Amino acid sequence: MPRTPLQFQAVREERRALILQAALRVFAHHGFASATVRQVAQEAGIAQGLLYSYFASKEAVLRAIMEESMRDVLESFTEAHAGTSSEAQLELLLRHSFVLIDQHRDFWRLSYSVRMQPEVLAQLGEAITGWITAITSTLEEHLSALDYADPAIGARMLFAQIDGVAQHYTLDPEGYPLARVLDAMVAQYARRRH
Amino acid sequence: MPRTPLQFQAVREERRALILQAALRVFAHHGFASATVRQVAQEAGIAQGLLYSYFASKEAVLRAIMEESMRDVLESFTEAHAGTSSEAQLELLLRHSFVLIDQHRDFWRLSYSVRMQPEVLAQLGEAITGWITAITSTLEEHLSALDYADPAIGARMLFAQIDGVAQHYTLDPEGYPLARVLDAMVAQYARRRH
Amino acid sequence: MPRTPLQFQAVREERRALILQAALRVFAHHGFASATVRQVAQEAGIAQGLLYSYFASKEAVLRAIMEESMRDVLESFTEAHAGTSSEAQLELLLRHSFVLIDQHRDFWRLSYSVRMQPEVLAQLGEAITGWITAITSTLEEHLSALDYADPAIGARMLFAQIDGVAQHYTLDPEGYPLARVLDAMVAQYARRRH
Amino acid sequence: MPRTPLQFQAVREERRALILQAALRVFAHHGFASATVRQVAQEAGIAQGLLYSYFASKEAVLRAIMEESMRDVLESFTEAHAGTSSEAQLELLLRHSFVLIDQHRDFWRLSYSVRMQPEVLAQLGEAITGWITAITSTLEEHLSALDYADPAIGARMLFAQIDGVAQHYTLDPEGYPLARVLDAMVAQYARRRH
DNA sequence: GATGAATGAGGTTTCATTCAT
DNA sequence: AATGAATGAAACCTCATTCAT
Repeated sequence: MPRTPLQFQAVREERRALILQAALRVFAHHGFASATVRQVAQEAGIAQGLLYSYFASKEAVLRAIMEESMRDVLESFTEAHAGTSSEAQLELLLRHSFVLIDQHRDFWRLSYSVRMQPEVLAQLGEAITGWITAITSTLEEHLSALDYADPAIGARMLFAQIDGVAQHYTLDPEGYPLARVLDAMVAQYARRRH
Repeated sequence: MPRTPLQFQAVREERRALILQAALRVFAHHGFASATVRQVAQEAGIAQGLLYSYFASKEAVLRAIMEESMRDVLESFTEAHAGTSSEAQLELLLRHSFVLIDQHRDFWRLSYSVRMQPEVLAQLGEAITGWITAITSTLEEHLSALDYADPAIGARMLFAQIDGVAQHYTLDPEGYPLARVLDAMVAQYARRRH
Repeated sequence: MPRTPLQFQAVREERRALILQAALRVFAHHGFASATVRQVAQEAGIAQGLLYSYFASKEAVLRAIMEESMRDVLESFTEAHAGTSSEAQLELLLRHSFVLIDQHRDFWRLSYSVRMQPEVLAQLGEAITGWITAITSTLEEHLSALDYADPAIGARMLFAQIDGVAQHYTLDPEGYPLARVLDAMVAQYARRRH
Repeated sequence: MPRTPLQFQAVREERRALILQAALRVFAHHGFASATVRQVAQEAGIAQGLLYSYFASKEAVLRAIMEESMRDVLESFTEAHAGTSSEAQLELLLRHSFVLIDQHRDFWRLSYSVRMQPEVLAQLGEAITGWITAITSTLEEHLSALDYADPAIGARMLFAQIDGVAQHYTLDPEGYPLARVLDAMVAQYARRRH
């Protein structure tokens, strides 16, 4: 019996997600420019040609990955910490950030290796800028609620530190003393007495 | 009458430096994998083939850039701040770091886009790891001299923050409030009362 | 509806054979090193890139040609003359050899121009040596059965002569008195009275 | 004190010979097409550019090598055996042939790898054909004097055998039983009773 | 939809030859 | 004359994308 249109759509969406996951793995480990469509298709277990029935181009795959990953991370980052801000909340947010980073390690790898390239950014630039702004704003709100003298600058610093730690950790997941660094960050930002 | 070996050597060194500078610009802005040897040669104002009389491959050019830039930065970073450590010294070191970052902006761009890719790292990995360790050690010594409770972790945090700020600044040199962030960092690390 | 794996395989085998034939022609007439992949692709009527979906490199094409041609020739050479050895058999073998040479003229050309180059031999050396040994052995068995005084040396001489004649004939197929030379060889080796 | 024109010429001729020897070695071992002008210059101990003041092109070097080597070999081959022909003479000629082959091993290598390629032959074809004819004629005269039934065909066979043995020997100088094969050839051609 | 063969533009690299000194 | 840097055409090879089935 033939599948219903609904089933079709479900299959398509599932496969689309499969391709994106495969592409994320491949792009993250080889770099977007060096990775080949063949590798992605192979990792996804489909034929090369089929990929083009889901995405217009290799670059379109990258765009989809970045947009969806950024959306996921941002949602997870903001939703989880809506409501009132307290030092306990900020600590939760910090600790949760690194859970996110761990869960989306490939995304971070890819993101770091991609975001410096204007060519790629041309298509993604706005999305990334907006994403950074949104994260910074969230941090700023928290710091603001905690009576920081200059929450805007504080948010920049905090984000820079999160980003830096995430990057150093991504470079060497085994060797990096993440837990202790995280504790120190919590101590500095979320348990300070002003 | 032919040129003397000395003359030849002088020409070669000049050209070599020229190529490296051109390659750094091109790699930094297009990404190593996307950049073409043609672009590098054009930027350097030479024929494509000549590049291969100076470097064995495109990758060898990258290696030379990274090694020499890392050496430059590290020398500049450590030598300038040898001797006794004081809070004033640490402030100098922080401020000087960002002068370095500004002077080697292309190197940072390239470095950020390259260091996540194992393929590239295979050849460079050790050099980069050593470089990071050296920088972290320098910071640690300073913090240690300033009686930090946990200088090792503090150095990680400080370096992460420098790296993060540098990266965000590199992404948007015009819009980033570098001066104020830097002041805040100085206030936090170099003027604190314990 | 897609082709079945079997259909794909059939197409691939056909194409592979087509490429090998084209490459043999081109390599034989221009020499392996001077021949270009473009020429081979053109001769085969395919795009350059496709060749690399069948063979890993230009050199791999050469290896495939040599291995398959040597196998063909050897099979044809030995199988046809299994069983008892008589002078009539040796005559058949000699005459058949030159039929083989005629049928595989391009292979002989290529073989002669290639087998002196250590670079190429590095990959093929063993195969060629084994091939020569196998041919010499076959000849030796025949001579041995015919009560030659020193069949090993006789085989060397006979093979050298076959090889030499084949080569001179290949150099000038029109002008060479092949039939008469062949008759003389038959007279000398296969109809002698001891 | 400046050199006299005569000294100049002597130097030039010496150097020319030096280049040819170097080129012969390089061409013989890498094949003409694969060998590079740089390799030749290096082997000769001169700068690349200087080679072009002695020869118009890489191909001109090959032509000079081939012409001079063929001339050398032919002279040595014919002059040494002028005069009356006897079986002892033919034996001498055969034995001397292989001394020549040993002395000019690189030339034979090169010659075998080059003579199948029409591109190269276009310039050399006539010279080679003439050379082969001259050798064959010499052999023919000897056989004729020894009352061979068909000296023309006999000469072809003998030359083919010499050529074949030379080639197999060149392929594996260590392992080839040259002395015994040579003895057998002498026995067959130069000591036979009709 | 699904396959993987096929295309062809363009990438890296080599190298005979020329040129400036 | 002599050097070796410099050129640029062309080689081999890769790969995003299209196509026939």
